Amino acid sequence: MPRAGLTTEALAIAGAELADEVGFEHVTVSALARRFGVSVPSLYSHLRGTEDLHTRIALLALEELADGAAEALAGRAGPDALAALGDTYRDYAREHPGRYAAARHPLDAETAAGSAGVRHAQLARAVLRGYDLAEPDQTHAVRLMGSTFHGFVSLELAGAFSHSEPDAQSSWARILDSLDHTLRSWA
Amino acid sequence: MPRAGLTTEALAIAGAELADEVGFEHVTVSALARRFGVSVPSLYSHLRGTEDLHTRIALLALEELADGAAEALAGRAGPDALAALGDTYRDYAREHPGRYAAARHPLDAETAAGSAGVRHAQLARAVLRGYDLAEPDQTHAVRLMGSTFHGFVSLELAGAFSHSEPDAQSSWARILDSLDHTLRSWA
DNA sequence: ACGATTTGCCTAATACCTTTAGGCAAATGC
DNA sequence: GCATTTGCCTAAAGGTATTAGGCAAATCGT
Repeated sequence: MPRAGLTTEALAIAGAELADEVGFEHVTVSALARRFGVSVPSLYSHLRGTEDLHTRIALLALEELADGAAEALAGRAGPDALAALGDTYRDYAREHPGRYAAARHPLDAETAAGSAGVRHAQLARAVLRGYDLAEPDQTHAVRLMGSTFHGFVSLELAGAFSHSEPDAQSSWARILDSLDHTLRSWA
Repeated sequence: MPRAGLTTEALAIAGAELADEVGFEHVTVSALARRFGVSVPSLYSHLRGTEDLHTRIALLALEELADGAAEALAGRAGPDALAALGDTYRDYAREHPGRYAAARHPLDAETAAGSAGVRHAQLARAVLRGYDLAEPDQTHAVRLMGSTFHGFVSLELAGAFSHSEPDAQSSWARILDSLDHTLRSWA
């Protein structure tokens, strides 16, 4: 028989696609093997197991998200940068719900330290350059931003804003605006 | 043999305890049967299956959370009420991480409509009575509050603030404060 | 080009979780 | 005290995860 050409990287990418189709929690070694038309144990040459697969998808999503954020922030400052960062997360979550869920997968300390999570923190601080905040307020502000973005996006993804007026977009715009005000008048 | 005295309610409660011990995603019909010292199929007289179990734990957690919030809000208004509501969520999540995760379990529209989720929305609006907001701003504000609370709590639970200074508590206080300012000067 | 080595994917086997079907015995009701 | 209901059981089938061990395809040295 011809070989399928599996690699760890290809499995992580296919896993990410699968996550967007069926949800991150339903990404299984079995489903991935089916997708490649190979037997389940074949994947174990490339992956240590389910947890390893999930972690690799998480790392992939974090990278994509950080790349997108970095591009969105280039040449922007202040409220523009704030909205660009928020929109990056929100749009990514809506286009790639499974990958967004993967990005929230808990990583052990060592893995997290080597992940693109670090760049996310740097990008958040880059946005705050437009707001002139000293420590420890800068850290508080990073956490506020992260909480607001992640909170809104995950509630929206869960459908919390679906069947009610006004639409989520208008709340999002209003929230970005109030976040900008908060950061400008942090004192 | 004597009977174990299983009931749907008892299973949901034990499931909630199990969730806090091992994580909501690891709550399984098998583990629950072990906990009661009965065979796995015995639970199927009381539960339709795993999804049903998860849903019942979610409903239980939503009730507890709404009860706690209602009690915390009694006799409070303005910033006090805001902080009381936020603290209710945060404290519950730290004391009962599995149940908090359960409360985030997606429910179908019908189940959600009959759940304590409805009371949560009412309680959020009750807090906003202290801030004099008309629609649609009130809805935007409910969503901002929900996003901020849920975002912070879930990031904290995931350990996002663990190994860095300053501690999560000081950021939380700062965030509640800025949320209060935002709501007071919503225009 | 060809044999030796590496490597990729396979089958077999074990273990656990889920769910359905059907049975016996304990509780309940007359 | 007997009949009915009901609670928990065993049996069985299907899916996922993981390990062990084998064969064949790709790769490499000569």
